[in-house]
Amino acid sequence: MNRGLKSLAVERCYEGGASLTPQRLLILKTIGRRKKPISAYALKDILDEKGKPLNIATIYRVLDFWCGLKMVHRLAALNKYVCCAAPKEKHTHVINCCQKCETIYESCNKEMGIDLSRGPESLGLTFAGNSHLEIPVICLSCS
Amino acid sequence: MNRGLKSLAVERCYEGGASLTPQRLLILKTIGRRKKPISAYALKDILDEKGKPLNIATIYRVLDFWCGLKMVHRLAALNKYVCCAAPKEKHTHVINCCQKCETIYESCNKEMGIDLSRGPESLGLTFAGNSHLEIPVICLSCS
DNA sequence: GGTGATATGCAATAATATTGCATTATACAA
DNA sequence: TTGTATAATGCAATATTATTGCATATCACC
Repeated sequence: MNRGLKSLAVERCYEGGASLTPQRLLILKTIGRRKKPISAYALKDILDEKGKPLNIATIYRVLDFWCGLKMVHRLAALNKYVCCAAPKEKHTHVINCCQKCETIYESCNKEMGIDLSRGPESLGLTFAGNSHLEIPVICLSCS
Repeated sequence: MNRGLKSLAVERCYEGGASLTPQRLLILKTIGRRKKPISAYALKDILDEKGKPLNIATIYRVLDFWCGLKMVHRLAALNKYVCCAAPKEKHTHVINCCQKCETIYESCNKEMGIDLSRGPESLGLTFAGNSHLEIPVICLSCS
């Protein structure tokens, strides 16, 4: 799992002409292990405890870096970050987030029955293609 | 327009057993006049300039109050607030927000071709009914 | 008008995020 | 290798967004 994550990370960095630094890999792996999103400062605490402290500015920059490469999603509703569950897919990533327990169920727009080409078009709008969609839900165990 | 906003505000407050205080009305009217979302602190600045200063804690509490009554939407992606364009409608409110100019084009899920009952269900999830949906778009004049 | 419940002001502080600049690491050519 | 340009990171300060506890003021209702 993490092996795959790393090789994909290598690939993405190569494509983007960027370096896969130790800090970037550390953060990606740390987030990748979790099912629930994590805040930048909580991530900092975890790394501190691990004895691998990173500066908060670095953490924000690295998170931003991975978001740019579509390896991580920033969840606006929570100000938290989660690893992309299907980083190879080019569909619109739909992040279903349980409002109670914050567990993330990532899906794709088609599977969710959401067509983002037509709807916005009817209003003279275009879906911002490089974005994901966040949908507030209640999951089975919380309902 | 603002007359309608006020009478609806009266109605909503009555239904909720809450008071329509001067501060609440002031904030609702101030936001209602704008097409673009505004941050809590920007709202504070405007009220200060108007000679009607409110405390920032009050502003957050009032914004929260109106969000609870579905008169205002909080846009998570921007940390800003906008008046609901169709506060009487019980559909899922879809907030199309231009990524460049931040103009809001509010719509409803059906008009957007989005069915939020089926998609989440297929994953064992339920759409959190009291929420709105934020969709990142590029508007006509920005594209 | 008096009274209990609710809203607001105030001050402090928490939580989230960004910036400029010095230092360090990295890629890559010589 | 070593040197060098580029990019990443650390550090410190600060900006931005949001919340809390408690005192005071306002409101709804009797």
